[in-house]
Amino acid sequence: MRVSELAKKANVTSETVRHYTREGLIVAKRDPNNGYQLYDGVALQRIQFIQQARTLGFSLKQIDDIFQHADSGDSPCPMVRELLLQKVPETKAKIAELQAHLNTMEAALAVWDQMPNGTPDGHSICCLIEDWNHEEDGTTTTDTQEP
Amino acid sequence: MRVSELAKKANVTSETVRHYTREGLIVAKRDPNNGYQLYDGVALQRIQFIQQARTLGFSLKQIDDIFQHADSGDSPCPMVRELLLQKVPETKAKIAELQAHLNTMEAALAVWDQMPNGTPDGHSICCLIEDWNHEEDGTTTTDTQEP
DNA sequence: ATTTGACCTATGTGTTACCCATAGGTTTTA
DNA sequence: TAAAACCTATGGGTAACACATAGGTCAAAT
Repeated sequence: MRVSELAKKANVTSETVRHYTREGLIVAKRDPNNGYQLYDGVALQRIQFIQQARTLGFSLKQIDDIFQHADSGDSPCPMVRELLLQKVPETKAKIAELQAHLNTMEAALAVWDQMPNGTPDGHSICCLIEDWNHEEDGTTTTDTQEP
Repeated sequence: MRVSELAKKANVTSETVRHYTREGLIVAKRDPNNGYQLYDGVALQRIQFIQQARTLGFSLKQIDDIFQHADSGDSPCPMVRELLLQKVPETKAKIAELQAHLNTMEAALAVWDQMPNGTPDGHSICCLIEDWNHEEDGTTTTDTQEP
């Protein structure tokens, strides 16, 4: 099959197919008549694998490494396992970070909602972001800027 | 102060300072003698604001918009509030996504741990990623590839 | 006085995983 | 047979910097 057919089956864009081909993640034969790229079922499987792995946060580079491993006859499983073991704490850290930001934002919005008229005065809430994390003295800052 | 002094005070790299300057997020005067960039306390405040906002997931573009607003005399607060209101559900979605991936990965690793010898056979676990989300028939795939 | 080291400048490239535009050849359909 | 739909390769854009290059400037040490 050609680019767009493969793309449709894999539910990605033709550009993505071409990109993966350029990067060597999938391989194509060439139609000797017109130079078109020709793919087989293996390419489709690979794309699906790539999509799965991508949603888990693997980079194309890592996925490529997995393929290299597999193509050279070694079982890629231990490698995948290692990558997963790496990725789990990374993911946990990201979640914790996002959760912290979420808490900050919701707290900020909650404070905002408690304001008398919803349009806070120039100081108490307006500088939401900057006032949030660093305890400073109560003096007004220099003069400019007050987002 | 010059680039590196500002960078040190704001705890960012000089490159970051230059980047923000190039993008117009902070402004500098020029030393007429040598053309060096000269910053004041406002620049420092802005960088700190930028860092805060960045950790909340705001893009430099959005931050720039906030500054534009502030510089043109309008209170940026309503804008910040709107941005926060946008960002909260986005962040929640991201957390949910990451959590799902985490669950997938931990489930995969758990299955792996239950394997007799830790080195699974070619099929049951090896294709961890690809087998995970799509229920397929049990037939072996074409022939190549088995990550 | 000069050299060294630390600092500054502008410019350009690399990163990630694609998307989009261009210009032109091919195949399918009306 | 001509338009519509597809293909090709190439080059540029995205976000937020990091890094390298080549060269000018400044403070202190020799």
